[in-house]
Amino acid sequence: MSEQLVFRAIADPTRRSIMTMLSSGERSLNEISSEYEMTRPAVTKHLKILEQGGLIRVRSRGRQRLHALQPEGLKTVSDWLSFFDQFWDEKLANLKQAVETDDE
Amino acid sequence: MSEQLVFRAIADPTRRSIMTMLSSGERSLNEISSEYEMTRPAVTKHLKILEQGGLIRVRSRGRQRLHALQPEGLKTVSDWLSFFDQFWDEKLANLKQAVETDDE
DNA sequence: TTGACATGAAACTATTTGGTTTCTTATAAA
DNA sequence: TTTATAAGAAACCAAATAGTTTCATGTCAA
Repeated sequence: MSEQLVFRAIADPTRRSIMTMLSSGERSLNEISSEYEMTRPAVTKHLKILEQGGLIRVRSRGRQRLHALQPEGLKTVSDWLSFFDQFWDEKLANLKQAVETDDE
Repeated sequence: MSEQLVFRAIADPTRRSIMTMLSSGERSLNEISSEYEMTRPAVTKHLKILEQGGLIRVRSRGRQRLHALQPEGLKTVSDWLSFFDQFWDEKLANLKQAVETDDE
């Protein structure tokens, strides 16, 4: 799973919205697309990109396709982000405070 | 600073690379663009998008434009990510372990 | 003050992206 | 075994993206 596929997947607001929706449980394509203004095929494309990014997994149940959040896929983003923690003043301050609190 | 501008900014590998480069200190446009195959105007466009996303700040020094990382801009991403922590098995396991350790 | 240097700006291009419509296929239910 | 439902697939389109080339502007230095 290339890093780029994940960043690409989360770059679109509709896809981030779908991820939020799926956080409350798996849903069929129809259930998902009914929540958006766009057509079903458009949502299908978003789901494909989310799947390619490893952020959802898909299974078939009868004629339905059920989509579930796969939050482990976000580890790539989390790792990338954490590199910058050391340059982030607020985080540094928090860390400093935590260390000082630890010393008391 | 809209959330979308940040996610857009980090969606491109060149821009993420520039952020990494700037983590070791501010740099002029020439210093940055000399590290990439693409032309200087192309890099300028990437820098503009990073600036719009609040991920870098730019200042002038003489005829130079110095670009510095502004990692606070990543807070948006960090916040968005942290929502999904609760659904992330590994994190959940860590939390569980931490709670259990706390109980001892 | 002339020339070199660092950057900005504009116009253009190819590709990708996000969307549509139309048609087909697979499965469930009457 | 029809009929309705759920989804896939393909062809198409407009706009955004990532890049280019060319030219203009501002600033430093000889």
